Amino acid sequence: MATNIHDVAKAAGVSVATVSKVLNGYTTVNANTKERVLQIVKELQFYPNSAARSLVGRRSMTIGIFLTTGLAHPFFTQILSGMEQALKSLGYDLIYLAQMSRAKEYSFVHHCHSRNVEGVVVFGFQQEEMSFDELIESGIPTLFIDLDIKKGRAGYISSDNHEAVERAIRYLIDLNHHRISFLSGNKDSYANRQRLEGYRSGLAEAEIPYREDYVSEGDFTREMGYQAMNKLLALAEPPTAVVCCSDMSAVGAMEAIQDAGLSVPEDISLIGFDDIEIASNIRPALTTTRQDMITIGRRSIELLDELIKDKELPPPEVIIPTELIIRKSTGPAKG
Amino acid sequence: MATNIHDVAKAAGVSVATVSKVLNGYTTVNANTKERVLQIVKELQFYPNSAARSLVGRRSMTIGIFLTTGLAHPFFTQILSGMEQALKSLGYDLIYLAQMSRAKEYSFVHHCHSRNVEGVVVFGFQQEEMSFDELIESGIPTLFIDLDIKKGRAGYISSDNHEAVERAIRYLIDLNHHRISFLSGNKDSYANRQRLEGYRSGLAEAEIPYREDYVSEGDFTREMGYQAMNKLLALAEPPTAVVCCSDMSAVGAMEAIQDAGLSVPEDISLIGFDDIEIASNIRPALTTTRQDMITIGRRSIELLDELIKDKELPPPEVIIPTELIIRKSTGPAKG
DNA sequence: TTGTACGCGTTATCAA
DNA sequence: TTGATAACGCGTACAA
Repeated sequence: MATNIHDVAKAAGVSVATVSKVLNGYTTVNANTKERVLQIVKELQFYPNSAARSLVGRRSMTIGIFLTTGLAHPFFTQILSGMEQALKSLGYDLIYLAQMSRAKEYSFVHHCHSRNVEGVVVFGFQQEEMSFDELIESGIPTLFIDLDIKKGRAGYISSDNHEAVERAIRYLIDLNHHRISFLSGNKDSYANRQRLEGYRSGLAEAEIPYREDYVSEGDFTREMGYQAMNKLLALAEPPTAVVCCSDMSAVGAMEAIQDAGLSVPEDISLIGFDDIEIASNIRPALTTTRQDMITIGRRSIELLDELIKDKELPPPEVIIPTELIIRKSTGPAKG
Repeated sequence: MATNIHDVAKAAGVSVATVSKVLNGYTTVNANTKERVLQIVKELQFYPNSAARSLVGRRSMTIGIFLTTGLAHPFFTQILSGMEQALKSLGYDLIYLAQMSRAKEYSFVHHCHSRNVEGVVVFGFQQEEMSFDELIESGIPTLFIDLDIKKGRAGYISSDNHEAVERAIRYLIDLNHHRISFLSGNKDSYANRQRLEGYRSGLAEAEIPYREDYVSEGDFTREMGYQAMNKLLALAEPPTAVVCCSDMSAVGAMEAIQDAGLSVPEDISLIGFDDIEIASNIRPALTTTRQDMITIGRRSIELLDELIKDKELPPPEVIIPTELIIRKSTGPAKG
């Protein structure tokens, strides 16, 4: 059906071995024959069968993608779009392995082997609940996004969450805020731990003592933001500024503030995280931290490629800078 | 490295042929041997190599995905999430073929053949600018989303855009509106053509004459909505209700209305399309049409699967119902 | 009911 | 510089 290497060999009047050599860039082939073969390849529109290729142990040019939380990642499309750029230029195709839920004994690692996947990118936001031991021990080159796993042939890439929150704190302190709260996301997540540390070191830098009651647990949702903010408002000495772990929780917090008859930023300054669409649409528009997910996506593939090509490469550990987008939800502290 | 069929055969004390038969559900194998083989397969965690499988002409269980507009489709994740369900239960993996932009002679069809892709799903919103002739003529089972191509082994699935707008018009007429405008999206797109027809037939049903100046050209953006609305407001007899082709353009229209010192829905009723997040967050919350993209995604794979399995199957043509979500941007006509 | 042996399309080895 | 041929892992006639 589709033309194969034999068709090309016949048409060019050479052996299949020669065609293969031309296609794989061997230098041990005459310039004229090479040109003739290339000509025929173009004429016949010959594309080598990748199944046969990977069967003989050559590269499959396939990268797998593993989503820990289905498609629910807020930046899924951005990450993918960044990945796309690198996939193109490096020549990989991306395969999404549908996990067989029925089979109790399903193994993602075996699925990868069965598909001759050369490397895997992993992301999602519930990573802490999963075990990646099998994947890491399998030795398949793996790149985690937003999860600090660095072991064997597995490395990671992430935004600079620490610096992001530290910078937000610094900005608020410049606005004369001293009572600054941190509205935390899922406790165990790597990103959140880093952000919490950024909060602490931001305060420490200005010699503001850390107050337990100014840090609220939670998740990344709007409802959580609403409730957490209400608790903060009930304190004897409520904060004058709040740094939230997501834009959605900041939106919830804003609603709580407004429902309490207060206003943003006059009474309380609010900073979000993510810069999703709603951040610029809400009134007042939300000051927030923007992550460069396009770059994270692109670099994740590039790093994975390096990991695949160099078996001895120590696993990468890459932190991407973020940006503070200043809008209308932050202002000078009262008084 | 990974265990292969020979390892299993040896361990089970049978030939590779027997193992293969067991794995492929042949009935011509003794119940006991079958059980023994299955046991070993589980113990050894044997997963057949898919490259070898597809090489011998058996199924590759791979479906390709083609995005006409990169990842920019507003419902990309929803469609994908619907697709995921069907992929799982049918056992397919999904491959995203990185299109080699550099190669002038790049052919998506050949890329598919080279990867032994069994079928392709196509979606995006700039379809009108592309040519799918090669894909359709290749005979690869293809399923288009939101594009009415039905030819050879290519069919399509789409929301019921016609009925959606007709229903919106009917709803506005029930609210006593007579001057109803349609804020059109990209003229050539299939979805938009259907919506325009729905607009016409909705008016015709109520015997309201079609007015050229009530239909504005445009795209799906917020800016366009703003400008188009301004033109409508400048008419001698402006509409009392506007049906928009997207929520974003409705948001733009709302801004134009408010900037003109008028209010929604008191002066003008507004209906969007899509029900994206902003629709429920904006004030007043937007009445809009919700598309069931999860179902569209799931069905697209199911239909493709049928197309793959039955070479004689006439190409499917499936329309999925939509839902009108009534919020606060619509109200009775003035006076 | 089971096993032998060939072929799928490609790459790599080795001889010419 | 080129070509014949043995792998790669699997499915399937066909023979036993």
